[in-house]
Amino acid sequence: MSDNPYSTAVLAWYEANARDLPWRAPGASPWSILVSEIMLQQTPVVRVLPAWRAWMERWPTPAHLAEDSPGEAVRMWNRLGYPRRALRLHACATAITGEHGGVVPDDHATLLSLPGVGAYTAAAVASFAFGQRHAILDTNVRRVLARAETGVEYPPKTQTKAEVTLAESLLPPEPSVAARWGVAVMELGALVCTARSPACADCPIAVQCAWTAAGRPAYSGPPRRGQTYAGTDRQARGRLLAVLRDSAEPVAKPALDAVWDDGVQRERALDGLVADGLVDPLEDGRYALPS
DNA sequence: AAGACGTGGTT
DNA sequence: TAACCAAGTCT
Repeated sequence: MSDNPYSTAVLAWYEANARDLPWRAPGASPWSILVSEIMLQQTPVVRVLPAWRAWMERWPTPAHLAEDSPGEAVRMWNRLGYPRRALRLHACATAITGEHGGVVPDDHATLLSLPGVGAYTAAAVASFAFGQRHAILDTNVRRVLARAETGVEYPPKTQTKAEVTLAESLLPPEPSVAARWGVAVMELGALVCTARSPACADCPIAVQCAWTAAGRPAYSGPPRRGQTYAGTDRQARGRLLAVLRDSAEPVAKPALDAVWDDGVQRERALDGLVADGLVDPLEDGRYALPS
């Protein structure tokens, strides 16, 4: 097996154009990289940056976070979105501290067993933190491969086995090179081969791109989007949780009732938050972040 | 396996 | 402006 036809161009492009992100610094700990990966799930880099810095300053190791309550993690998460990630990150810290000697595991399967760590994140940590050879297949890479290899503007809505096979086939044989390749393709997707208006003029592999060769045909598949946000249970949950996050003390029910008019939906959302462990119903009738 | 799950910026 | 998009995971 030899390096794929894009690797040299993509790697060179990355050397010259990579963003200077703190979790990519030479001394970045595996824990700091894991934190960044969880935060970056469905969340833009610019919003993660300040949150990551504050988080790492407060909890520099898994043991530090494990000593605090999950509720503090949720509070610190603030408005990053998908607050279950804060709970899972806290659970990661607890597992790493209690079952792995306080050290972030370097084994893909073990990483995968951690809460909130799926196929992508396990591969990313194993690759970026430990220099291992794993296929990195996030939304950026899927888009780059869809265009460069398959010749279509967007990848399928849900990840296919064919995409995994393709990504694995492109992996350079040398682990350190493969790890570099993984971030490089991601970065290419994030900065050049973007979803909306790709900067094909700046693309290092435009001459080898199947989509460009085909004249960049517009996406012709089914609509790619889901529901709107306003009025959903998700919005209601967000409102409810914000009340608890912004209060130093447990809050009484009326304070929650005040932020969402529809009573049926409000109760459903609150029940959901409790079921998810994001909200703790106290015996005195008040509500609090989990302790 | 389709859908739930936050939030905010951009087009 | 409504829709789309952002380093996914879990059920």
